[in-house]
Amino acid sequence: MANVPDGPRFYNPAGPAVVHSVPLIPLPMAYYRPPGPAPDPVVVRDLTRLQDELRTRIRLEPLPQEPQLIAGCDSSFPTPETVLSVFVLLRFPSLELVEKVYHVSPVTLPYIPGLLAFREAPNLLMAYEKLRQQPDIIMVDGHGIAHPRRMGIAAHLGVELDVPTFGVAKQKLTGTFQEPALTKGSITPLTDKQGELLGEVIRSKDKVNPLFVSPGHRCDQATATRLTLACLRGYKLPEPTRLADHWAEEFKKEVR
DNA sequence: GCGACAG
DNA sequence: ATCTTGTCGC
Repeated sequence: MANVPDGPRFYNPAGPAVVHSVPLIPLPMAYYRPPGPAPDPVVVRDLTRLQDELRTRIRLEPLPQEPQLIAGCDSSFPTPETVLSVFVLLRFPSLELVEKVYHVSPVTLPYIPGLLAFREAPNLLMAYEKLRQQPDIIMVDGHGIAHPRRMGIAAHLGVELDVPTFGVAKQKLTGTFQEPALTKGSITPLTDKQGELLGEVIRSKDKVNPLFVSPGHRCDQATATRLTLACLRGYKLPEPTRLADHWAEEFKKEVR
C-alpha cells in the first residue's frame, strides 16, 4: 500500500474495525499526509507576496451586460504528477454546451491550502487558450475573494486573464456563516471576523450541502449569486461546473 | 498552545 | 484532488 505515512495512524479504510481492542472510527482520506516533500517555506512566502500584489488588481463591479457565453472549468489529476484542466463553454441562458477543451501538463506544486491557484491556474490558462470563442464570464471551481488574502483561484484567474470570474466552491476555506435553510434557493452570508462579506452560502438543491459563491474579478456578489442560481438544472452543481467536472473525468480516461 | 485548512 | 463498497434516504 503506497502513500501510507509513517508514525501513528488514525485512518481506517476498511470501516469498523478493532485494533488492540480499541474501536477505530472511520475517517476520510484527507487524514492521510499528502505524498511528496513538505512545501518549501521560502516558496510559500514568495507566492503569498505575489498574491498580495495580484490582489490590488481585483475590481468588483457588476457585469456591463447579460452574458451570452459562460464558461466552466475544472482540473483533475490522471496521475499524482500530471494535471488535466478542462474548459467548457455554454450558451447563456440556454446552457447548451458549445465547446469543450483540455490541456495536460506536469504538476509543479503540491496542494497547499490558500495557494491552490499556483498549482492549477497555469494549466487552466493553457486550456483556456484553446477555446475558439471567449466567454463573457467564467465560473471557477473554488473560491473567489472568499480567501484568507482575498485571492482565491477564481480571482487569480480573473486577474491574469482580465476576464470576469466568480467562484463556486463545495467547501469553506475561510469565514463564518449560519447554515442556510434546507430548501433550494436559501442563502446566508459568509463573513470574515470584521463582519465583511466574503461570499454567500447557497443551498442549490433541497437538503444537500450548500455551495460557497464569491466574486473573483470584474464581478460582484449579486452577479455571482444570480448567475449561479440561473445555471441550476436540478443538480447540486450549476451546469458550467458540473459539465467541466464531467468532461474532466472523460478526458482523463483518454490520457491514461 | 490549539484548531482550520478550496482542490 | 484521489482511492473505494456498500448503504441510507427521498
